[in-house]
Amino acid sequence: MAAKSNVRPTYAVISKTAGVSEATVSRVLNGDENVHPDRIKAVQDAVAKLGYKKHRAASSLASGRTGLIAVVIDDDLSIFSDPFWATVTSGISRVLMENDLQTLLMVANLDSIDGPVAHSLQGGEVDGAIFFQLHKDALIKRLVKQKLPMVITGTPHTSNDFVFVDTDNFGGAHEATNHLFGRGCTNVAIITGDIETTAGRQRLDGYNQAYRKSGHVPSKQLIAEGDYSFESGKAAMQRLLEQVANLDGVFACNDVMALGAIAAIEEAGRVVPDHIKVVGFDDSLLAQTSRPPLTSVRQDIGALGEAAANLMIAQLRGETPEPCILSTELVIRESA
Amino acid sequence: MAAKSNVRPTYAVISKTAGVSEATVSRVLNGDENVHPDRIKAVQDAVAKLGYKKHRAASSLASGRTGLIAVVIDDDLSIFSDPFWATVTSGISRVLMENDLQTLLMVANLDSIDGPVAHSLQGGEVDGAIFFQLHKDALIKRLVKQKLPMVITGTPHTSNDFVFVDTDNFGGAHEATNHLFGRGCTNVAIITGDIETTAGRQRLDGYNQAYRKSGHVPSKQLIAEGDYSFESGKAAMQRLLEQVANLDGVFACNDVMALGAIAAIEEAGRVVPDHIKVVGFDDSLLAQTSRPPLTSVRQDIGALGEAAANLMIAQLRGETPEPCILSTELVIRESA
DNA sequence: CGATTATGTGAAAGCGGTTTCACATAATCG
DNA sequence: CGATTATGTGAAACCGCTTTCACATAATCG
Repeated sequence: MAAKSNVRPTYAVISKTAGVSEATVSRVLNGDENVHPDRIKAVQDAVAKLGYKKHRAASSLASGRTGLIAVVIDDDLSIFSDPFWATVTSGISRVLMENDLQTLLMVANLDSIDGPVAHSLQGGEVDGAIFFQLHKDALIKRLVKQKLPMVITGTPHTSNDFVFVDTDNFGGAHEATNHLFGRGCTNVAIITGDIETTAGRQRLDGYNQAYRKSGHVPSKQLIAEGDYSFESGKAAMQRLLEQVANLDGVFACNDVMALGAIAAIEEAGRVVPDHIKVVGFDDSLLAQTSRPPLTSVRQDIGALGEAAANLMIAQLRGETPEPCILSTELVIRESA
Repeated sequence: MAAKSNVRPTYAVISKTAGVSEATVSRVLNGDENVHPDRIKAVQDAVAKLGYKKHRAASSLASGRTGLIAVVIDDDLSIFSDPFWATVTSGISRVLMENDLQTLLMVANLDSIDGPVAHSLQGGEVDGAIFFQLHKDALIKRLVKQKLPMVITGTPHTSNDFVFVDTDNFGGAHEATNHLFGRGCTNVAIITGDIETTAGRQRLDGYNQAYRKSGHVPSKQLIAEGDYSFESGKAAMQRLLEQVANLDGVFACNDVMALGAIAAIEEAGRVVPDHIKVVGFDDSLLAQTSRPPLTSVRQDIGALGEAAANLMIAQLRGETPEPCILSTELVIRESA
């Protein structure tokens, strides 16, 4: 009795229970239009009754679709120290799951075009891939040729027609800079991020344009280069303090550098925001817990992930979606 | 000519090229011992020459093994705001990939035992699952019955014989507290984490034992409860400042609360570390960027992930590995 | 109203591996 | 040296689902 209790049912069982052929079961389960309503009902009832769940491997083998989307993260870009990517990934994963897709995580060094990741991606093990601000284009270009659906989070710097999602870096930087002027600052410096990255450049552009709009022209002296690290922010600020006489505002291209800047300012015996106002970018946990709490540009990171997933799903449906730019919001705290 | 250039080769092709049967190809590719060296060589050559890569779905269907390990994260425990999990996941992913396994990420609310995650896990879509400090045991217990290989990161509080990896919370807290005494403190308080969690309790135990070892007995007044948030750390510290006369040391059970405590101390017009010394736990980015830089207990988070993956792989090989406790290291900075 | 076109369905052939089973040959034994 | 056990191999069934193809029936047309 009840011999095969914990054996998962197959089409054979469903079709028998519903009184239809296996082909029809497949049609119903894949949303084929041309099935009589009665049979659809019969199949659905049988599925519900037996608690049927499609066998993914079998389905993949037969259909060629795996139901897997890779999220590819370059080991090198220590994106890991940043809660950012976790949140993005979370957003991606949620949306994919809602669409009955699974998230395959690939953390690897992408330098070599022939690593295991490259093989998986090319070998048809996934239906699509979402990349995290990848600078090494070689692999991506190969995959484009193979017509693997892809989404890139972060604007790719080669102006190819990749599908991508990104924060409005320009707009965010513009608003941050503007805010400093609005607070009465007259000499506003910027501590840039890595200028090699698109995001870094866009933020600088936003700063420049906001500066010009204010009627002034930013002198070269006001632009200090950083690399997103605490140390670089601190060093950049020290340079600025030396070289710029009456500096009263700084826009740092991320929160970590902003904290570095604040450290430098206080070590120089000056006070934030009384003497120098500081704005960061990211609105990370750091911004909330620092003293003084940091005014910072917030990006909706979860939304970024969701947008990436949605662009992927659109491509899977055969559409060719437009890139997606998400707007930012300035969160005003005590530092500016 | 060269019609089938970009079609992936199958066993049919390999076996023809190597001059053996498909069965033998399978044997070689799965490391079966009983194959003549000559044929092994022949197959390997053919594989290399044709750039063969196993078709995962086909392999899964036939063998019943998917090559997929789920990493399950409860949406609720906003572990996401914490870079912690990203690093753990990264470690897991790396080790799994080295062992030809893939990482399936599942971020979901695990409240309902019948969500999509539960179905995937039970439906044989993965070969094993790694959970992140899950408090809801219902699902896990079901999966244990189904003999799905599992690893839990973080000590599960039901003392079942789960396979788990964890940081030495007790030891870390012990060392932190000890350090404060060594620095000359005599009234050392603790700001606890969520006492409901095993980690929270273990850290409290470590504190208590270190206290007793020092020859004193910790009064109830010295124990302030927090919940790992900045606000709770600040509030707890304010309470301590009011109630404990000559407080000179605080061990906060994570860095975020430590920063909250420092904020409270400074608002009260006192100085860290001169008046009160503070030690945190996690050695997160926050510890490095705060002022004063925070002395904190470091856990090797990447190693935690790697350990979890290795325990999973051991189970897949049929072994029943022992739980794994990773030791901590006290990183001494300026706050204590 | 017979001829076409739509519509709905099932049989059967895959998809690309794994594994059982039977069998041939080589090694070991009494 | 014949009988037994080990070792190595290929044929073929099978894993569970998808999809083509042929066919029957119903709807539409001239």
